[in-house]
Amino acid sequence: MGRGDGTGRVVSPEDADDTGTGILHVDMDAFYAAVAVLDDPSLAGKPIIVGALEGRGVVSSASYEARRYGVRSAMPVRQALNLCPTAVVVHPAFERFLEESEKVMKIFHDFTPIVEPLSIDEAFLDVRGARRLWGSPGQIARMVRSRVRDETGLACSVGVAATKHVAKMASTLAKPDGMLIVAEADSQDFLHRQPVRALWGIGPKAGEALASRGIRTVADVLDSPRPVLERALGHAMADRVWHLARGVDPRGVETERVEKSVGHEETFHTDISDTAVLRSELRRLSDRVGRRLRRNGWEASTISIKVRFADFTTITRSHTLPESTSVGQRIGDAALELFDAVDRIMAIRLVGVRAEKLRHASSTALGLWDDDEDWRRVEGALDGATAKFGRGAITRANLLDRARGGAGLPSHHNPGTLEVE
DNA sequence: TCTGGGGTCCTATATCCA
DNA sequence: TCTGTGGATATAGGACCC
Repeated sequence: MGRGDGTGRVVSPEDADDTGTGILHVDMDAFYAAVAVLDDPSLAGKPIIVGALEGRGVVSSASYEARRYGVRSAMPVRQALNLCPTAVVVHPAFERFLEESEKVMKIFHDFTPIVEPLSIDEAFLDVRGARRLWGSPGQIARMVRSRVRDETGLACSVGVAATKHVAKMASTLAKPDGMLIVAEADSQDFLHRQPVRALWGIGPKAGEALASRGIRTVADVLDSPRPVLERALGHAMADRVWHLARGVDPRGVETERVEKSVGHEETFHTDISDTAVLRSELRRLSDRVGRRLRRNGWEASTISIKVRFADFTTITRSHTLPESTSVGQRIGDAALELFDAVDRIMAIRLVGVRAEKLRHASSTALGLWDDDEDWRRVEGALDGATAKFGRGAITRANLLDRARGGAGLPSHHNPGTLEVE
């Protein structure tokens, strides 16, 4: 989500040259705040902060009215309210945001099947093959914008360019509610004027490392010998920046993405030292991770935990299991073992559990049926099938019998894995 | 007023093994 | 057998993105 205040936007004229382009980057404007206005039109024109007010919430999104006061995403809500005391604070409703996101993504798919969602509120579109059907990239960008506005009531900004990187930079400059086309022949000129911080992957640290060497704009990067970039940024980043600064970005628009990890973490309202509370929190997070894995038909072989202390120092610990799992109990066992080995010198403000090295489950490990959805999966999977329970075998009737109180179900204290071939 | 939660990628170091 | 080299893999931490 864009972080600027939307002043000084650059927008292409109606007849802008779009020669050589074909990649669109579409970015919704102040997305969460805009959805909040859809749901409550009386908020229109007001400074809005989307974020949790209680506890230690931060700003997920702010309307442009709020940004004028200096409110930015990732800022603590309390700090944001100090800057803008009249702002309306709206609690984030991610299900709602997802609904609107799906509508928008659907519109993109009407123009081209080559859509790469980058996050809930932005996507790349490759429209090079859509010319005959819909017109030039610039014309398509205009159509996308008006359809999004007409069908959802939301504003978006679009960058049109020959590469993903330039398209993304262009949409950032076009915000809010604008469109910027950078013809292929103008790409170099366009890039040279940008600050290095505008390059993908250059954040505060890398930006500072470059600035301390006098490298402030993309043009400065072009003048810098590669070893200088390497010393400032490390090998991989230097290589990327060197290419991006020259407009070299051969990445295609990827429609499929393979997830590499799933995790959950939670920051407490107040720091916690109580071991029992922390351990049960890790159990809870592990169960959620297991449920997500099962829902997607995955299992994971590496479990890692994150612990953030009161002073914000953060450590991670990880362990690779002999075989992969999606069972909350197993994940929790690993997480607690890691946690127990941590040297706890002060109270803890956050704990997290993550599952890595994902693969498709060879058999459906249904594990702990800790909610209705799991139960439906158990029953569905068992229809006509025989499942392994622990080391033995179990039939549907047998299982249902246990469920009715017969032999008793595995519980958190009596874990079992149910696998369906 | 301190600093969310979901991720990805990169780097450094240790360790094992051929 | 000793020593060195060079992957591959595991682990920890950190920057970055939205």
